[in-house]
Amino acid sequence: MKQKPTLKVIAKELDVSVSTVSKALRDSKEIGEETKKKVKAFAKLYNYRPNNIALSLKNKKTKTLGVIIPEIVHHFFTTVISGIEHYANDKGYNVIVGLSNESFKKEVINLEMLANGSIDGFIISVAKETLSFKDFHHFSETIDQGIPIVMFDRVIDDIECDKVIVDDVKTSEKAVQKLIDGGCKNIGIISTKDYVNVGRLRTEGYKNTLNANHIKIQNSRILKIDDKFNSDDNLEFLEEQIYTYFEENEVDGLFTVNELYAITAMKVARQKGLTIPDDLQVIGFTDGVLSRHAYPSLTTISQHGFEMGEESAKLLIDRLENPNEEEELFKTIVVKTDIIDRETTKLRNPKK
Amino acid sequence: MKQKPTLKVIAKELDVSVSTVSKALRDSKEIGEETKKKVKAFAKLYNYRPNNIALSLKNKKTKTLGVIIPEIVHHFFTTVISGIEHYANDKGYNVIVGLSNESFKKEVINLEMLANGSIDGFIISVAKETLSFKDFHHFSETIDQGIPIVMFDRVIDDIECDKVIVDDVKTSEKAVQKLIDGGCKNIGIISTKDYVNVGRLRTEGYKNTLNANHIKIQNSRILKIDDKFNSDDNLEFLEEQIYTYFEENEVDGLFTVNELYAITAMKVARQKGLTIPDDLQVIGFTDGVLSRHAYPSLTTISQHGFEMGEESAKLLIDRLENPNEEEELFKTIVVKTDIIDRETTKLRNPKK
DNA sequence: CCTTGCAGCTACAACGTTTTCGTGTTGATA
DNA sequence: TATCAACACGAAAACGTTGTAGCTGCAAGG
Repeated sequence: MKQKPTLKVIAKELDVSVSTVSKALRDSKEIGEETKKKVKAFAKLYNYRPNNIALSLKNKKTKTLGVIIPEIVHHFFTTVISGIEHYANDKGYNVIVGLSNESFKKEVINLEMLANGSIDGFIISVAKETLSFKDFHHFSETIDQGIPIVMFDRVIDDIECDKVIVDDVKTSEKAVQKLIDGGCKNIGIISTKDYVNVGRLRTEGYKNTLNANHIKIQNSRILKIDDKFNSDDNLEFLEEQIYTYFEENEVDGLFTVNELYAITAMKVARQKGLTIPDDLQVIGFTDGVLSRHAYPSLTTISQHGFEMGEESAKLLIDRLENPNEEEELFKTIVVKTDIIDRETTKLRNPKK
Repeated sequence: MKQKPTLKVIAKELDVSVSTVSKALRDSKEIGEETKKKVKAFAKLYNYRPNNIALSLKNKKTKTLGVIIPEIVHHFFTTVISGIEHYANDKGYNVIVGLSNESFKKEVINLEMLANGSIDGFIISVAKETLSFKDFHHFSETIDQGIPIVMFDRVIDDIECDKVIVDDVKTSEKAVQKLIDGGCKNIGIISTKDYVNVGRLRTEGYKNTLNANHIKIQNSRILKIDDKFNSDDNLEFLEEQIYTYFEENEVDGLFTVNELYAITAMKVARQKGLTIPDDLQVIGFTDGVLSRHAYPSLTTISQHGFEMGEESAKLLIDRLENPNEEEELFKTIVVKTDIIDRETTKLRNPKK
């Protein structure tokens, strides 16, 4: 086991000073050709790599991004991470991942754990619990310390920072309109409680479209699932709620704010003897593995998570590398969405 | 925007030395009660947190684990990451994620990018390309530099390091036996090319069980998918191969080495008019979202990814914190597997 | 009165870099 | 011969922290 060589040991070995070695390796013109060649050869031989930590300390930047998400076992978030990784790696940045598990406390801990100089900036999707508590001090404090934050998907309006979102309202309008155009008369929505902004906005789009089509809104057709900050073993709970929903509502079109709700609803519908898409058409949000491989395969809205990740990373790195340029001018990037036509809807959209 | 306070500014402000501040905060008995109280109050007020980077440099350890996996958009890997995160966070470690995308080159780059002092050790699942090239120099060099590696799932026998695996052979034997017990006469397997060790081992188990039951092995019933180092848009390719497979083989029982193969096979089987599980029983490997929400829901083998992650992190952190104790005595932990009975098999196992 | 001990604090080195500012040697120029 | 620039290199500081060793003043013991 040979230890990593440092400038110091190279210097001693070659009987020159540390500064000379450093400069030689960086090809400074202060150093003679001879010496440069000698040093470089030696460095190569011993596989010298500058110590990142020392560089971080000196430069006061770590070239590392902190990503804090509610959950990693979730297709949307992993595609976003892929996007972040892709862009960040390209720019020479590393990505360090923190999981909040939808918990406020874990989010705070993760933030603090990383805000000690370990990372240059954050990319965050806010935990449900945090959204429900409405306690955002950890974000403002972090920003106050000069550490920039980019929020994506689950963002907080009151926090001033860069954001990457989809146009939830418009997208949901498109989806519901599609159901209407496909012949649905009684359209329902399965959403989340209102403190989750994306749920609220998507519900808003649903209502807008009904209004625009002069269809009366029936509140019983709006199911707001409270998934208690964890999406693990509450599958039965979810099924129950949806079962009751179907008991009380006769719908022929259904829009859900994520794919799990859609898949589960299809399962329940099947139990009740409905066929899809003949008796019931379904559109989900977020294009994940479930949608693609469901039977019948689910028509969904693609959020383009990969792009969202890339945009988030770009926003953050731009801000890191061009500080106080356009200071305090925070951007919100709206990533476009697409409806992916599959088997749970009748109408095919020829126009992309 | 207030900058992070350092020991130095606290010292200056309080008109004591830096060492005094440091010691006061660490409750050293060298410092008088008065001074301690004063310093602590001040530190609290200004929300002082020791700079992690400086500590890392001094202690020569970063309290950060590097995880390099082939892909993150994959349920198994994300559950493993969850497990790693869980254990690591508990022990005060951070997790930095690198994606190889099944590419040898990216794996090497990621390793080098992190081996510069950024992390204390690695947890790795090897890229398919690396397995096929059989070029493992980057691993041995890393270990040689004193950076420990733990490999999980896709491991390399020739590299001496800690490993966390499932007993692929035994597990696959169990699964195939279950198909036999469930009345299947013609059992096939969809696996990967042999350079992927897990694929090879699972195929081995399949053969073992057929032999043990005096069933003749037919090579045409063994389909080895070559997914070309990426699992993205080769879905049609996969479907094609499976379609041909079904054309050439009449099977009533199918074991696949992952859930995607199983789901796809079910889809193709359905197209060919087979009903599941009446005409065809299926068991997959890796319990993911697909299996649970498929229709019919898929009987699978649970690899307990979360546990594998925890075990990997434990192995690594143990080694980091107790160096040269049991030096060179590498462990291989075999995590148990379970068959999760669902709707694609006929026989229900009452015994867990 | 001189040592010894101790409490309470400070100075300094070290971790590995980079960078600024020397400094000595050469050769050319006035 | 004195001056000066160019060249090749070294010393030292800095990033923020901790641990060791050293320093001061005071009280107790001989």
